[in-house]
Amino acid sequence: MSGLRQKILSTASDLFQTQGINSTGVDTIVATAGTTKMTLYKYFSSKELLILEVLKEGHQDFQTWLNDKLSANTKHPAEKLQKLFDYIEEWITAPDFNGIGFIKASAEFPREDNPVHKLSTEQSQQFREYIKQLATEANIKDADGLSLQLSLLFKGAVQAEHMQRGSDAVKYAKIAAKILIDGSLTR
Amino acid sequence: MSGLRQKILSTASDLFQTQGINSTGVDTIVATAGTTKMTLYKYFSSKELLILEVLKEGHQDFQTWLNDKLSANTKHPAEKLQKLFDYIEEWITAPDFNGIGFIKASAEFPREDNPVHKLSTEQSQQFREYIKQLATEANIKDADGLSLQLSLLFKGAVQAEHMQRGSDAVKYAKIAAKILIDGSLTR
DNA sequence: ATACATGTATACCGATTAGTATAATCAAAA
DNA sequence: TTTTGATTATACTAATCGGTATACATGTAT
Repeated sequence: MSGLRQKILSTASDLFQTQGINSTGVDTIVATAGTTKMTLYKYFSSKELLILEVLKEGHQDFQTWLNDKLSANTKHPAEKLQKLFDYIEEWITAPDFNGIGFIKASAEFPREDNPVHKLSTEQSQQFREYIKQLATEANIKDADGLSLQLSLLFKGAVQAEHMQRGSDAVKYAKIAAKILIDGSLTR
Repeated sequence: MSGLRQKILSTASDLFQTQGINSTGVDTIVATAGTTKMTLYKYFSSKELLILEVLKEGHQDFQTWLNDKLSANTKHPAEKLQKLFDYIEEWITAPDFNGIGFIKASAEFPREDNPVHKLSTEQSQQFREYIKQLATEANIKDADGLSLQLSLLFKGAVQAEHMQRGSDAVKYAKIAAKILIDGSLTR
């Protein structure tokens, strides 16, 4: 059974978010997860690899959840774009919101040649690409520009929410997004 | 002469930006600055205090530069708001752009009771307040909402630029800002 | 019962961390 | 010339870091 592997992953994810990645020691992770270092290093050969796995899982969870929500509740491409920030808000304001990994990770590992930094930028670009595809399917002319702008609003909102939980940031990001989308539709 | 104090400050600022705050040891700072630990601890009683001083100086430099630019080149309040992101772009795309301290610092020190985190959020709110004042003087109705939205774009752009230098992020943030501002003016 | 895999417990390693103690060096002011 | 203050050089501490080694306990399958 690999229930411990998952337990270590989620524990590390929590601690990374609340205490910071560099400030969270391996000893703290195993103590909180209720296991030992030997077991951790059986599943993850190094702390860096554990970080990468945490990032991957978190990003996949978010992307999957978002895509499922959009697929289930909208029909037309334009609808998806319009509802995008509704679900982003739902995700961010959820009580168990655990941050967006790649935003913080890129700050803690600024060097461009660092594997964690590289994965972070990769995930960031992937998310923007996802928005761009929605915009393209909605027949928006400057899908490239709009997707960049929406991803900026997203990053800013996550950052703001991280600085002060329960702020109105996401709410106003949603309003701004609607304005930008509507402007791009009629143009 | 306190030239060394300044040298330590600017060196630390550079290293914090390029290597990360937690990943930059005191020994590295003094070695790069060409001095010794004894001297550093004469001017800054702890590493945390040095971090706080670096943040304060960086924020003041940015705010002063921005305000001077706006005061020198615009007359009417509405003009200031319109040109805000022009100068933000100029600052961010400058070759010696050193990041915006409070964005990275809040990520590296996530705990709300941490002094560095507290100063970061304080500076973030102060910057937003500055924008809000510009909006208010420009007779914008929802100055509160617009200032929040513009600060989100700012944060997102800085984040994006940090992830990949030379991206078009700031350019498109500027365009989005103009749309949001114009929308608020005519409403 | 025996073999095997999984996990625990604990002690250890070398490296690095922030911060301090002490003594030597140097230049300018008296 | 002597005093004084600032800076350097070097060695040290106590704690923490990521990672490893070794021995032991456990349950399951053959």
